[in-house]
Amino acid sequence: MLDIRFVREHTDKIFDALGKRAQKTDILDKFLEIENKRRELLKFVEELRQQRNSLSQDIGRLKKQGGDASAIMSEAKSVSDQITTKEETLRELETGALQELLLIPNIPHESVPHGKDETGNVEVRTWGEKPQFTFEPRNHWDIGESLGILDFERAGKIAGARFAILKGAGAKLERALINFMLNLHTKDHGYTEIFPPILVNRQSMTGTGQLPKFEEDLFKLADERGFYLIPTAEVPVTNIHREEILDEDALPIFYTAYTPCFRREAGSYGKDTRGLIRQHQFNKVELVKFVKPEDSYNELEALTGNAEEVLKRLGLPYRVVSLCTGDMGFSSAKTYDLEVWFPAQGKYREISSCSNFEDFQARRASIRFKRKGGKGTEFVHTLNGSGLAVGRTFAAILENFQQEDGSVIIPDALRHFVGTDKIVL
RNA sequence: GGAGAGGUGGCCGAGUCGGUCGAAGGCAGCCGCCUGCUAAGCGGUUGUGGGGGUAACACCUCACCCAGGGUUCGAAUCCCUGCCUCUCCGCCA
Repeated sequence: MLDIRFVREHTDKIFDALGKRAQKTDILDKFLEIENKRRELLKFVEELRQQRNSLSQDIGRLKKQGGDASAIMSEAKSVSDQITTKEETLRELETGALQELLLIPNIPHESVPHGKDETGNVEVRTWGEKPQFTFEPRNHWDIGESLGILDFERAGKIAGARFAILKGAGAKLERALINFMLNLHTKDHGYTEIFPPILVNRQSMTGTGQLPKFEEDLFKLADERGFYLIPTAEVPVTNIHREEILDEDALPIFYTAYTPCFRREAGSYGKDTRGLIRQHQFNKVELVKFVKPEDSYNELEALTGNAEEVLKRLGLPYRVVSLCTGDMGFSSAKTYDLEVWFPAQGKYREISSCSNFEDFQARRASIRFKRKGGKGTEFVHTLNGSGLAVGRTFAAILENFQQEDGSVIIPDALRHFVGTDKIVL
């Protein structure tokens, strides 16, 4: 969420940002209309309240002196009735204005390339050598199924499409990846490990920006408490400090968390229907930072580097892409995607998305800090990135390190965790 | 699942039969003074958000004592609902 005052006073900038994001600008007009009415009425209601307060005080004073207050009391009653009526309208305007405000996306940082869709994204750098094969490289699902470590068919029986069973060395490889990533981030990159709730409430989803706009992407439990399954650890981990005022000394805060993630994938019918790329349930190790505003862009570079380090240590070729204004997520001010090489598809696919939200999430979630000696509070800047999506890393390993005999070489960094250097038929 | 207790400002903690309560007191913090230094001491000060206002302060005002409703001229104080915490019993991993 943007600052309500900022939106009001810098309409041109919001208008501009919406344009860059290739979005309609009518929400802005709608917001302004409601917001102006809201302020007008608010002023009026506050004046009435002031009147009521002073009358009530008079009544109190008079009664203490044993006087007759009935005349003032009836006057106060009529003021009070007026307030009740107006307050109802005011409440409607308030929720209306907030609703619109929550639908306005973040303003892209000036360094973000302009573009209307993914074709406008800019490759920042590449790393690693794409493997050369003397044979036709196979898809990871073929490799996995023939090795007996992936079973999509039975997963379909148990749950449905877009689920997988990992078995034997496959399950072990998945677990190895999680351990490897968490160890790297906690030991070498200074993150504190978190294991958060995987069901969260509506407020948390709103805090990080999944709601109200992206309800259809989420799994919601039928339970009357209205729990949602998290689509990413970003949600519970960022919300750890929701409605808190942090000490300046406490910043920066770095958290890493492994969690399963759950996504409806509504509207992606026909996309990546096979394999591990797009599942309803997948594992991810997430990186989350809470930092001071002046540090957030440096921290974004560092965080992206932390995610890249995973790929480097695994020896997986990748590239870093700066998402353009039209392709960036709703809450983000700047995003780098890490894309890993998939030989069978002959292209790079997203494996991590690292974003600086500036104060967009912090304002929604009310995560603030106080500077030493300074007056008032400021919103922190929040960042997060996958470090990495485990399922996609799994798939990339199968594809990049496949051998002609159908076996798969395990990267050095994982051998200690998997207990073998090769998965064989 | 059954029975009780409770949720007040950064923390601790008081709030009488509802009436200048945004809230006593203490701690912590900040600013002075004092002290050879430190400690102690003395005086003052310190919540958050919204609206108005200002070049910027100042200032004015409204709201907030877990959340949401209700009663009332007026609620931290009374009533209802929800959430959370704690204790005891039962049950289960």
